[in-house]
Amino acid sequence: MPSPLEKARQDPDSMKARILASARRLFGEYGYSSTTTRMIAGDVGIDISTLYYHWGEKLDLYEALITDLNDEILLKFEEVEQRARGKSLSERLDISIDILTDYLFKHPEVSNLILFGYFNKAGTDSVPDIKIGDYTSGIAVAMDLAKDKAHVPVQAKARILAVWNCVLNFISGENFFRPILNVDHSNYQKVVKETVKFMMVPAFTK
Amino acid sequence: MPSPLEKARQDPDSMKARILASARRLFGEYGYSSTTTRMIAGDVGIDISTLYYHWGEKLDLYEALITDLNDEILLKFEEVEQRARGKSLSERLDISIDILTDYLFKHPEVSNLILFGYFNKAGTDSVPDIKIGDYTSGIAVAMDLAKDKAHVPVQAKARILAVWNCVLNFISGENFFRPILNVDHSNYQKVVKETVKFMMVPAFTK
DNA sequence: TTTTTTTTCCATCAATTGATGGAAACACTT
DNA sequence: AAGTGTTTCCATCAATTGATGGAAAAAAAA
Repeated sequence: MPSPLEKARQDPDSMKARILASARRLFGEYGYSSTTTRMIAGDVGIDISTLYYHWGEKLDLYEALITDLNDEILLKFEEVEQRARGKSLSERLDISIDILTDYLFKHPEVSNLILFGYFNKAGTDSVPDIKIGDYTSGIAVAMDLAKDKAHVPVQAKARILAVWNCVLNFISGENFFRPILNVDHSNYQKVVKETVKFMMVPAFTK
Repeated sequence: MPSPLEKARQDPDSMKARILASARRLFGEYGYSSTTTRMIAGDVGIDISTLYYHWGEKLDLYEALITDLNDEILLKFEEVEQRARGKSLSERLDISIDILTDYLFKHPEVSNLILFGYFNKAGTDSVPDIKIGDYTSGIAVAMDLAKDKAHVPVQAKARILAVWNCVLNFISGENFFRPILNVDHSNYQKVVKETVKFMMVPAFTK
């Protein structure tokens, strides 16, 4: 039998799925504590108790959302690995940056949710972490910085994290940075990609 | 006559200053909406109404805090400019990274407060922004990427922002990244510095 | 149609939040 | 000591929050 989360994913028109989608957008926009269950219910167009009927308490909904997001990101990273496999290093870098920045620009709430997670005290929460560690090692192998996931040098991991964080901040902070750079949205995307590629090449080709 | 903020800064033992210090730490740790005025008052060891007597509403306190922080960061950037002036490029890079990362590691709430600011909807808030744009141009001139602050190429600004953001995230997300890199705090600082320097050199020497 | 199950909403609760009025305590001047 | 102004705290308020019980409505089964 399918889990509640799987059920919600299977039928995107189901109430559970609609609530999850709104929750994801709003939690991503305002953070956990600034997003009220009433805001989410209002966004879906339902009463607050309907939300509680489907998802139980607020934290459960948030956990489901993070789990969902984790799987989605993992899938994206697998796509990167697959499409980069066999290509030259410079092509691998290009492909991975293109896929990831396009994905994050298309779903800006993802960057926010990940960044919000950084502030959580470790262990204090029962909320599942975004599994950045796994992704990082995967990318390291895909970029040929390590032979297998278990033996990635700390420097390689740190450089991947640096680039990854850089992308996240550029996307979450677009409203902040775009006036500084004085470009429109489409040019902003271009500048971000250029900048990231520019910094990534020497980091992974030496 | 000194402004309230100046007064608080002049005498760090004054009640206003003590409240400001606690507020800075707590807002930096939990964000604006998750930090209650009762938490701050409790941290100082006073009644909540004493806090209101000195600072008025919560948002005023937060604004004062950000203004204070802005001045402090500006001072740090001026220190960087001053101590980097006349040195060779590689020395300038070393000095600026050392000063900034040491400062941020010593005051981890600063990174958090800046990052929290990224999420604010532009214009929605009356809270004064952290003036990253000014700092960025200043650094660009100090690094000799531009002749004057008014004519900094967009690529140069973007690269400075990238490095700056990278540092912020490494510091705010230490609890998150340190287990991934599997190092202790002191080695973490070392790795962060190394990584940032490693990525900065090619970004500013080409 | 009738019965049963599932879903939705209204009303409400207790706890927490930002905020204030007013009394008490304190400090300072005369 | 008496008077004056400042600072602190207690008690309380209205609004918001997460959460629930139970009635009504809708859907499914009989």
